[in-house]
Amino acid sequence: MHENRLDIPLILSRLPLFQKLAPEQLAALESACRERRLAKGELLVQKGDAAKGFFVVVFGQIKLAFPSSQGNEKVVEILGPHQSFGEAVMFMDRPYPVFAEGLEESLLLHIGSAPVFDLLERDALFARRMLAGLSMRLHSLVQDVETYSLRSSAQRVVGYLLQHCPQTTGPCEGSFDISLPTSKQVIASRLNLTPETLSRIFHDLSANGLICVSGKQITINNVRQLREFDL
Amino acid sequence: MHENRLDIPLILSRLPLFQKLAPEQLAALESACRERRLAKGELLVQKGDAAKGFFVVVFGQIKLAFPSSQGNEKVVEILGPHQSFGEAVMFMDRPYPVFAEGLEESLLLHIGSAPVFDLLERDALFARRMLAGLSMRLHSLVQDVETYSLRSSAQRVVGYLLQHCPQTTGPCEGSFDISLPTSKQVIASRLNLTPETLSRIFHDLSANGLICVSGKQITINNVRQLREFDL
DNA sequence: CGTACCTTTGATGTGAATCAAGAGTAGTGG
DNA sequence: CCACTACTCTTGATTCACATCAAAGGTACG
Repeated sequence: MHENRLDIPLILSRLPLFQKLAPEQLAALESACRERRLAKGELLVQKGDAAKGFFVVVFGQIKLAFPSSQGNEKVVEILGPHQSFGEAVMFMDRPYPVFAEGLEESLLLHIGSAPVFDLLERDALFARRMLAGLSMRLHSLVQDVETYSLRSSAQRVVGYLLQHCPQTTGPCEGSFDISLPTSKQVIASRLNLTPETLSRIFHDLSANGLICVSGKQITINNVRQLREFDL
Repeated sequence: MHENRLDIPLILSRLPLFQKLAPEQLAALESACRERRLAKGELLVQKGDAAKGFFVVVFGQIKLAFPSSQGNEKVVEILGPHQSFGEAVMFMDRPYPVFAEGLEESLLLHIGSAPVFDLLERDALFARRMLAGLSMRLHSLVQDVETYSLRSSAQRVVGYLLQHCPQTTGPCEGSFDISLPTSKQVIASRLNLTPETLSRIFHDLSANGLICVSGKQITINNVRQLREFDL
């Protein structure tokens, strides 16, 4: 379903981080890349592993999560194509604080730290992009902390749905279709909920006519109404 | 109680971020610095403000927090001398996601973004330090998310106390004295607790002989025992 | 020394987790 | 194509950790 031979420079050049790099810079990166195929359920990194580079998702889906004593786990992030992770651990002498596991058959690129440091040395624009990337990551984590701390479970679900609307800017009041990127239990964990609670919230929202749920397909009947939803 | 005239280059050179800079680089930064005094309870930045630089705490104490509809707020971070904030917003075109307020009479330096970008352009080591700094910030936020999601209130308090032990490495079993950096209600909010709950947890830990509380002074009687505390 | 705010303590309430069955739904192999 | 297993998802009953409400000390400070 995917070409066997990868055009790595092309993939790299499509990433925001690596845009506008000279061909020879891309070539240097390419030589430090390793392809990594990952089966569904396969572990990519353990919590505690050392990082000697970072990962880019080419296709598939990866979850980052904390393990927990009682077998349950807390999903921190669900990553799709063109997203990357592990940059921060690469810049510190710290082990991975989370583990990474394939949610489906996936392909990743691992980019060794040496050429990244080399690029940083030579290319100030690249450094700026890297800083911007980490800053965005920081920002969304801060948002998560806000969400977990001051919003109810239903508000978190609503927020999640609205975030996954194609466009929620402006006074758009129409209806939108969303396809959940993965199983409801994983999404529940991402939202710090049990699957049971998520199911009940979907049920309530449906009962109020705000959404329609059919498997992974969710229709938001009225975006504005949903946005004004505050228990 | 503090000297009126500040030796800004000295202050800057003591920050991890700015170590090993050449005198002329420090001078460039100095010219972009503005001193900012802040009274207790005074607002430094509103949530939503734009950032045109970042802040360094020289002395005093600052809290970063989210406002909330019902007057209550969620404290994200308590900053003391030599700590900085606002770097991430500076690298993005985003407003502050939190507000900043003085917890006591404080002095800060505001460092304009222009010379920082300039330094990034010229000094790869500086860029590395900046990246390392943001990475550390990211890491501790991830830790916070872990703490909020999978640890009970008592475990969060215990974790906080242990983090504030002088040294918790090795098999040290001795007792330690901690002085809480600010009021219990602010610490409660930082730990995502109500003041009532924090008070009760301190009470319980005292009743079990694990700690002694006297105002802001807390004695940990047995570090190992406290660390093994899991409700 | 009084006002304003922290902190403690107790009684009560509640949001979401947990426990416990079912009801889809999906892959597997005969 | 159908049974068989294994999940994932839903639904209901119950529990529990923590918040909320209320009121009484403490403590700091003008």
